[in-house]
Amino acid sequence: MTQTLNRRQRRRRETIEEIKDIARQQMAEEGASNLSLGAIARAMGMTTPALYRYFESRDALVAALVVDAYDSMGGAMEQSMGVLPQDDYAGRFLALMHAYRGWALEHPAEYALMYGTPIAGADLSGEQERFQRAVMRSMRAMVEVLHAAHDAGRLTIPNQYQKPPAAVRAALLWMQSVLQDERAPLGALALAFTTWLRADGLIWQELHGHLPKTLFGHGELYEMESRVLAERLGLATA
Amino acid sequence: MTQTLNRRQRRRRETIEEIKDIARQQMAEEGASNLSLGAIARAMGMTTPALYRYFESRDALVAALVVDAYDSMGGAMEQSMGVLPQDDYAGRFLALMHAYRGWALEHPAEYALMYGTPIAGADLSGEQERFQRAVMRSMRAMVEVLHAAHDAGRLTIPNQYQKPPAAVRAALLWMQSVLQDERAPLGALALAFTTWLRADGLIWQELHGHLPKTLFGHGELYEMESRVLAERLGLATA
DNA sequence: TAACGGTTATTAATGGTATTCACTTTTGTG
DNA sequence: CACAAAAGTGAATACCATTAATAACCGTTA
Repeated sequence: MTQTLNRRQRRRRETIEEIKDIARQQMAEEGASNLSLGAIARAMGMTTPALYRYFESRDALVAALVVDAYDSMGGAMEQSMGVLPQDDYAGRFLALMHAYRGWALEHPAEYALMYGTPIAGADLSGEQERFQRAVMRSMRAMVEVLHAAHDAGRLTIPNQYQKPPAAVRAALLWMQSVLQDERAPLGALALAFTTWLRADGLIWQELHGHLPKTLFGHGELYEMESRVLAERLGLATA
Repeated sequence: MTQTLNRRQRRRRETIEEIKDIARQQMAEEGASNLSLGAIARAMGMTTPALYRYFESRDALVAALVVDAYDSMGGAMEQSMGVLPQDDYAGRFLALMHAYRGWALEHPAEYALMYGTPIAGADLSGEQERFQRAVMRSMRAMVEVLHAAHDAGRLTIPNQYQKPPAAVRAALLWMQSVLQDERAPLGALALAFTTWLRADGLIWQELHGHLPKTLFGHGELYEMESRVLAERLGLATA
């Protein structure tokens, strides 16, 4: 009887995955904001209301896609460090930065979902915590690299980060607990965070900004900036 | 007879402004993505199709709002430096950074319009140049400050910025010409640009990101980061 | 003053969207 | 085989942007 339940649940899960896959494909072609339940249903050979058996609403589907996207990105970043030795901090950092932009360029629609304007009236009050955990998961690799570099005495933490305001300090402690890495120094956490935000701004403008794309070259500006950051973090060897 | 034409044109312009004002108000209440022509028309006591006398389409209205937003933001930034002496580079820089975030917090919907996901299927091929000029206009103040600091020998330009890749260099020259500031050093332009992007990433995440807002304090994180930037730029006096 | 011309607004219609509800079909199992 | 739960359908509601044909208005000019 668990067998039968499992059978149905498996089919159900497959359908859910199919919906999300088609949604992703649809977004890649038409843009994230043009995601339409009707189009998805049509592509699956079913009628629109049937989708509501699997997702409470369009927003619920989008929320699921967002969480998936963070996980996918986080996975890509962890993989990116690959065979690089543990103590090649600069190498690992640059690999992460590179992977970040790479993933964003490969999945522009999903990236827009994560960092773009919250879709329509998406009331995600209930999802917020899920999102927060997903974001932190995607930042884990960056934190680990800076943490390791710090322990090896290879991380330069700006003065201002040494004594952060109370509010910021509390938030960094929250990050510690979510990451379950209680020994991560707050300075390293803060640096990981702000570094991630900087990469974010650059990539976002490259993908969706109102400036000529030539400004960003084919990633040259991003690479340049990454190297500046590596140097400022104290990671760069040369 | 010019009188009559002017009279009509004036009324027309008033109506256009009224539409945009209500649209802004509407966005502030319902979010940028929920902007609806029907709602605007209703608030104005007219029917929806009448709006098409003033804007070719919903996207055209949005485009106008975007350009207006850049101008408004640029104005706020220029004002922010106010009475600060020309040679107080750090002070002027911090004022600019502060004004940037301040404007964004006061006009979250318009900020979303500028930096968020391009609205729906907005085909802005024709508007691109208009946008680009608007963006550059909003960056002018930052460029001027860094330019002045540079001339006074108070700007630290990272090695990597000294010899940018060809593509980036070409783009910087484009920026020079759009700003009509041919003597602005390329390094200062690049720094203004990347600094702006960094502020952008931070503010965006604070406003629309999926992380707990406490992470950003009441601007404490931003202030902290601004001071780090000022120091790294070589502007900070203390 | 009366008629004309252009601007502005309206009504009606088209095709798109998400969502809800009542109903039917399918499906897996006891 | 027959039953119950799950899955899917069709029709209806309420929005949305956009277009076309039509009516009202308004300033000027004959």
